[in-house]
Amino acid sequence: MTTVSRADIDERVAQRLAEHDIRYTVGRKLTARALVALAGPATAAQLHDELGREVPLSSLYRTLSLFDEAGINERTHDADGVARYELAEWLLGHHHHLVCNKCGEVEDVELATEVEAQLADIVRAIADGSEYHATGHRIDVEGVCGSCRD
Amino acid sequence: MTTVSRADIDERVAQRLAEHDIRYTVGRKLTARALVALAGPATAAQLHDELGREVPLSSLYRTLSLFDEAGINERTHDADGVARYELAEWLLGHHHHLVCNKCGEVEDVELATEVEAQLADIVRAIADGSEYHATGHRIDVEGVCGSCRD
DNA sequence: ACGATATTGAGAATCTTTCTCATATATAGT
DNA sequence: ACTATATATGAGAAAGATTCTCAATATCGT
Repeated sequence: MTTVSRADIDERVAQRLAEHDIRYTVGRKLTARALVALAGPATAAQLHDELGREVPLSSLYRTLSLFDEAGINERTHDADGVARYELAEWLLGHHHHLVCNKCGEVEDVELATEVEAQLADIVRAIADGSEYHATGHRIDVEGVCGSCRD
Repeated sequence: MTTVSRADIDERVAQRLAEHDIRYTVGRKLTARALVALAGPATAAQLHDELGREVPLSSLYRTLSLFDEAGINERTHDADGVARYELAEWLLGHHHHLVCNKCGEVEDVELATEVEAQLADIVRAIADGSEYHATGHRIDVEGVCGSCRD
């Protein structure tokens, strides 16, 4: 299990930004912290709320795409097509997602290494039969989350 | 390998719509054909073009969400958050996607049954360790497609 | 053919995300 | 610390995709 300490991440994000000659300003620090706090792919609106709506949406979006370019976060889209932002795997560890079909929330899961190895084999098998040069994979398990089953 | 004949699909779509008391009108037939023709998750714009821009976008979108509700197609979103529509698996057969990270195009792949079985085990393993009641899974292999490697 | 019901098309409205630009802030050199 | 320069911010405008509205049309059963 990867340990995610806020201080740790702060430091690693700071370093990565420095490598890209990008300043780690107050607003960017707050945004990084919100990403840690929300644990799991979060929408811009959720991050905005988490930040007490103090960081304007335009700045938030700018920071998020900056983080994207620097490889600090990864952007996906939920079933409604709304963007969700999550810290990249080199910060959080490789993982997959459990997606609730009712409320749309997404939870992270890590797999045992031997399961992950099987998976890698399968992905290789998929790519081998095609023209594609595979660089990664993404597995979402869809279902209904605990809260939505009540 | 599932055979996808246009006539076949037309007939099955007609039946499914009838069950839902929804008429299979000209515009809807054209839309279903465009979905068959484009083979792979297509954007509304691509479908619109495929139809020679004769079917207005508002009607197209309406038909697509109607098909969604009737379980005729499935909506996903590409890396840019743009919706992509594809015929459902009971029409096309169970399959997965190869996604090109450069041009964004998506290609369908079917897996050998024993690979698919392994996969099912893994998905079960993922869900078992959680509060989720799993209902499906989704695997995308990300890479660079043939055309984009040139 | 008639009346009731469902569907269509055109444009307006909505929502998320990106862009613009004037203002403010940080940095490096002196 | 001061200035010059580059970088970052905030507010609102703009863009793009999708959904909504409503009057006009087409379809179905009788």
